[in-house]
Amino acid sequence: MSLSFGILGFLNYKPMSGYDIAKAFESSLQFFWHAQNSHIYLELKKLEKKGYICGETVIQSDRPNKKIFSITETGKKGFMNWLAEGAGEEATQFKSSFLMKVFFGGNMTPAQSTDMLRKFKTDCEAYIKKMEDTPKSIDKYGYNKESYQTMYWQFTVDFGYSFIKNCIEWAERCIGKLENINEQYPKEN
Amino acid sequence: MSLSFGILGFLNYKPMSGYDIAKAFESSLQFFWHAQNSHIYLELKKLEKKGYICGETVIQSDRPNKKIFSITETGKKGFMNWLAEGAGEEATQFKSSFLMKVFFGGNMTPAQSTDMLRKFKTDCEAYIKKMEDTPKSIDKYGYNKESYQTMYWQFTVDFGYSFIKNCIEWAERCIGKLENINEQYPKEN
DNA sequence: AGGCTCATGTAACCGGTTACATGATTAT
DNA sequence: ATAATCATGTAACCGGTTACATGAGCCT
Repeated sequence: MSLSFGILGFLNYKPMSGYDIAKAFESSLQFFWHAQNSHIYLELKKLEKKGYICGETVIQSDRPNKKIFSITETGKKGFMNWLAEGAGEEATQFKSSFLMKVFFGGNMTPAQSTDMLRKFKTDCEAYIKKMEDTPKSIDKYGYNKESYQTMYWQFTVDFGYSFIKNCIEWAERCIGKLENINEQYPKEN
Repeated sequence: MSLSFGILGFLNYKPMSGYDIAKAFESSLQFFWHAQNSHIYLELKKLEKKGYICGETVIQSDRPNKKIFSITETGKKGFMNWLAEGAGEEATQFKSSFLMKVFFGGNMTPAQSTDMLRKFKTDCEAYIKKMEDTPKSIDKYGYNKESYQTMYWQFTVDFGYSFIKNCIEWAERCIGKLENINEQYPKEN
């Protein structure tokens, strides 16, 4: 469902091929909506069937042929309606199997759970680095760069940063508490 | 996948019926893993088939009969292995269709996107209230309350709080920036 | 020769959601 | 009466993942 709106959103900027869309996802939406390229092609077919987009094959001599998709008026309406729906309840929902593991952490040894949290922290730090490398490639796509469009992209980047920083601080607090306990009851470890 | 480990985790504390498990989810894991009761019953069947749990029907005179499930040794092993895997890459992944809407916010009027962010903020505040009411019911279940088990529950609660607070602060920042722009270009609104 | 980028798909599977279906007992 | 709690399921669907499959052209 959401993937199709992501595709529509990109095609609303300009016509693109499935390959282009996959690239666009990778350098932006990826951080909060991962898209498999196989899934993108499937969704493009569905959207075409629905009349939301239409595709046109472009013959290329130097590269493999490609199919360029454009958004239709119906597609635009569908996309705008989705936007107009605004924030749903799912927005506050944070689904995480990792937190489920933390929840059941009492079944691990303190050493095990501390390791898990440390690994999580390291992963978060790696994630920040990955994010830092990405804005440059967003610029590369630069649809309507002049407009206030980019401000919204910045909002999502800002969210990502503060989310990850928050994760790191949380992990540090947890590790700290676990270390305290190990000092108090060294034999339990 | 994760649901089944959530079920195993609860049954690892003590034998329970499907109904009990559903209640347990509602008052704890719910905040980062929502479980439909229909899904729980399906998963219980699968786990039984797999030999991870075994069920026994209990005939009740005052209430409808129920089926109490216990975790087997195989089930315990499976659960412990899952825990031992530690934090995966998915832990840092934050999937959100709401952020996708924000990303495409440039297609809305500033008034529309401001409303969306304000709604999000209100939803977050409501979520905090919901969380504040829940710890009491976690106590009600109180498996191994004496042990350091509860510390891990507290970790997840802590995560939830700081996550939502972070969301609220982010939304305020965004709203502030949008209001600035409206002041600069009042006719665009 | 080997690896990268460009380019597009199919098939099987699976976790999870939605809707539907039933029915007893207890408390107000 | 009627609402709430206790109690368990089935069937259809669907969004998304994983694995598989192919192949041209470019750069080193």
